Amino acid sequence: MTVQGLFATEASNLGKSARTRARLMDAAVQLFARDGFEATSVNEIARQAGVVNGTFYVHFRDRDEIAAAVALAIGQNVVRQLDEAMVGIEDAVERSSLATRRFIDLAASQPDWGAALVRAVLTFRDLRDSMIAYLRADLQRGVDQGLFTVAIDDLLIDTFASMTLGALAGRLRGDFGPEAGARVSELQLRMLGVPADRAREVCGRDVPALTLELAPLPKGLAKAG
Amino acid sequence: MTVQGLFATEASNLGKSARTRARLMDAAVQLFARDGFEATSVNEIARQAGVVNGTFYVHFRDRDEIAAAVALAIGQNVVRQLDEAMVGIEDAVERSSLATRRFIDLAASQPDWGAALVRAVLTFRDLRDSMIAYLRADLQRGVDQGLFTVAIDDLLIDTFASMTLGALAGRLRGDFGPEAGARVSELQLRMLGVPADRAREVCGRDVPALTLELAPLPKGLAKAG
DNA sequence: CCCAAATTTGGGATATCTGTCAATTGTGCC
DNA sequence: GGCACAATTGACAGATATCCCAAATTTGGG
Repeated sequence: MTVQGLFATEASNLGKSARTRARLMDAAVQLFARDGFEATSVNEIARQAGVVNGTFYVHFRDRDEIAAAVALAIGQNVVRQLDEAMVGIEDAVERSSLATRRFIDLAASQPDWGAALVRAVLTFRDLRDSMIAYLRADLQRGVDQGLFTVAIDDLLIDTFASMTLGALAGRLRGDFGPEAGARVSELQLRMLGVPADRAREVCGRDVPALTLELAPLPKGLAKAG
Repeated sequence: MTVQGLFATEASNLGKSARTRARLMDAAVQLFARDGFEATSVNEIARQAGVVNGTFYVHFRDRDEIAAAVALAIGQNVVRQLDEAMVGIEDAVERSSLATRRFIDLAASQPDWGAALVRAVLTFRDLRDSMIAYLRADLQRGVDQGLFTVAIDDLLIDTFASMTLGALAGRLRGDFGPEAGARVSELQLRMLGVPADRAREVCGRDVPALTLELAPLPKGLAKAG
């Protein structure tokens, strides 16, 4: 596996069309992350992917379509991995802390994906809404368990998400180090009404970091180009 | 005063060059707010300002220069008005609540300016840093007064700012109503360690709203076109 | 009121972008 | 190995962008 992106790696054992599509998506991720959606042209995506302009239009109708495809894929993969990593954890305080910390570490493990995700969440309402829905259950659980003493509504959830995204953005800018996830998670717990010493204790524990990978490949293949 | 923007209003009694420049800046604010910096062309700014393309380049070297000018002016004006509205308030809890609530209400009172401000803070590091510096003093004051029980560092301040900006963005999207400022301020105070009942009490009080206006004009002029 | 200086205009040279299509090349199935 | 079909190429038309500049217009001090 060379420096190719995650999509291309995943598609490396598929047909040519899928591989080209994956390279276009990897190129789009990089450029979206660096320049934003609006500033990225179809031409540039094609050039970065090493194909000619016309090829792009075989795979995507226009820039919006590839943007949606990329945003959806990133969002789904991050949520899926987070979900898998949290099965069996019942305590809402633990879940909240794990979700925030792993989300940040996961997205920061692939800066291009992380930056594209931040931009996508700010740009695409659908993506934001779907990721926010994921949060609601955990926060409500904390209220049901009597651990959070705050009303769970859209504003609370949105604010919680803003804190997480802000810390992720700071990490991607290089302003914060790996401790950012634990720190912001502690602040979130305090906000929710968890006693300060419990918040500190939970966030002081190490969590094993995840690294971003796509849905696992079929069997024992996954050879490199 | 017609529907002209704030810059043009301010410049209405100045020379022609200043007025044209102001109209370009108003146009840029509107377009940046609607489409973002990257997606806005110089052509479009000039058209929206009612001048011909070439005129733009008399006043600004390129799009980045007008973006910086607009971001700086918006930031300075918002900070100046906030500052003026808080003289004489000593209690850090009150100051924190007032700052958040007035910031949000102020920026929401002129949605174009608000949206441009949100985008600018996310785009221009200088602007973010200067607005964040403004926060630090108030948060540190709260620690000194024994009211906040959290360490004041870059991450805390950045997180506090993310919460405020997130709530502002939600208001501009129409997701939240005028109560958003008070709600998020209460969450911030809880995060900082203010007891929940005191946070609720402070944020339950009404604050007189400010409306955005630029530095006052010289004397009794300010005629409308 | 007049004129020099300041300002704006309109259009042009050049570059890039989008989206399409006929022609070419490559793939994989039989 | 060869063939039918899928995928890619490269070029192009039309739109729009940037940046520049000589000519025309407007401004404001004398």
